[in-house]
Amino acid sequence: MKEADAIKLFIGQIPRNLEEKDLKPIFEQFGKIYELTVIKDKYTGMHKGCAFLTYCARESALKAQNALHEQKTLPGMNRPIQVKPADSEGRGDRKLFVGMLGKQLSDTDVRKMFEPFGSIEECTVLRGPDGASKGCAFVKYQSNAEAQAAISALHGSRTLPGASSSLVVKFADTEKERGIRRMQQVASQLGVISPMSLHLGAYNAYTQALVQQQALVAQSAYLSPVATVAAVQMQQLAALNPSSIIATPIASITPSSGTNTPPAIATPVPALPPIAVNSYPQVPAPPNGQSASETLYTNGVHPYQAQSPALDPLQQAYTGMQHYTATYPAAYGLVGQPFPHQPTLVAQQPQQPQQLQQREGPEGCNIFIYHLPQEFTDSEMLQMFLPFGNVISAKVFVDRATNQSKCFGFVSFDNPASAQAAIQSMNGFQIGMKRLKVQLKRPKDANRPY
DNA sequence: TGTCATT
Repeated sequence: MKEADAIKLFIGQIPRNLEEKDLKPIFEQFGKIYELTVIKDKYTGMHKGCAFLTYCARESALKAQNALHEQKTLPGMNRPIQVKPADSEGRGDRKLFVGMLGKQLSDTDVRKMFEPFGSIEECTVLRGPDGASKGCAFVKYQSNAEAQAAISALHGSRTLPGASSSLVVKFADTEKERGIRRMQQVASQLGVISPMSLHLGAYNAYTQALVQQQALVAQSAYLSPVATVAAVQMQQLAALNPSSIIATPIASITPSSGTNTPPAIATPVPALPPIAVNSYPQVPAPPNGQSASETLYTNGVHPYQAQSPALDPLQQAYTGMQHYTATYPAAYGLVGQPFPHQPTLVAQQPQQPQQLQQREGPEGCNIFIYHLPQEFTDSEMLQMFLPFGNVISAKVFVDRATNQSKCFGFVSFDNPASAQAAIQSMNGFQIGMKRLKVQLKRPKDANRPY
């Protein structure tokens, strides 16, 4: 029998002509052997020059390790024998991931912080290619107990200068977890830039811009001038967000709907489908030569400029309209439900854009958006900028204390032309009493004017 | 004017 806390040892640098019976005498001098197995190739049965060894007593293993590891070289070998706990033993997790470090902390700073809890074998701040700290580190203790002590004492215990939330101290990902993490990252990237869903979404937005403006022309006859302006602005906004036709938080921008109001169907939108269908042949020519309805029609926004110029906008309109008329009846069925499912193509995209990494795109691909409506979330901003290209990320900044939007954010595209198209179209876009400010994001090292 | 980051 072996002890409960026995240690399985890995034995390396064994001559390949030595079998279990030959090795046994070498190790038996430190105690009774429970199991000794030469490691062989699963398929060929070939001796791999190493073995696993378990003593009945934990103490025997420690003695053997002390006496032999790196101490003695077996005949025919040019490196000393290895005697150490097998990887499978692990001694429990003892490597920690440390997050929310201030980016100015060095290895030494981190080591000082973790030293009180045990003997540190390794301490490394993670750095990018440019040497800048990523604000996190790995700390490896000699034992699991020490690592555990550090977690208990330090995790969440304080917020370091420059960190956005309290210190994170946890066991580092295992190899397997790292793999999963990588897969998730890849998957989320693919989800966003999937050309099919994106471009369909863009056509849809454009189409709805046309369709809804037509509806408004008809409706404004019944509305007061003030109401008309508000409605136009709402519709322009809605036009950029296909899913908002039914109901999304965007709808809450309308002054008549409180934050808890079941969204949207109370807007003029329900009148749209018949008008949209009937008015299709009357869709005005795109304002290449600025039509009289320019203001109403686009708010200076020409989403289709971001589309392939080779495609006739009317064709695009038609393509999208089929989709539009097909999905709208489904929307009717959802009236009155507080959180209707959104039966648009866009809604079939991954529904959690907040999971996307907030990656900056290349230089010139990142735009800064200011004066966003307070209600705007990442998702709405994403929708708003989808028509201009492949959006890598869309991030509205939120005050961590209050959870309130700071009314600005970033959108990153995968190419500079999309960013320029977005700026051209969306800078000055009016929402309520405010106009969006849309510019290229300032580079980090830009000289601040103030 | 990019806030959670996994050698």
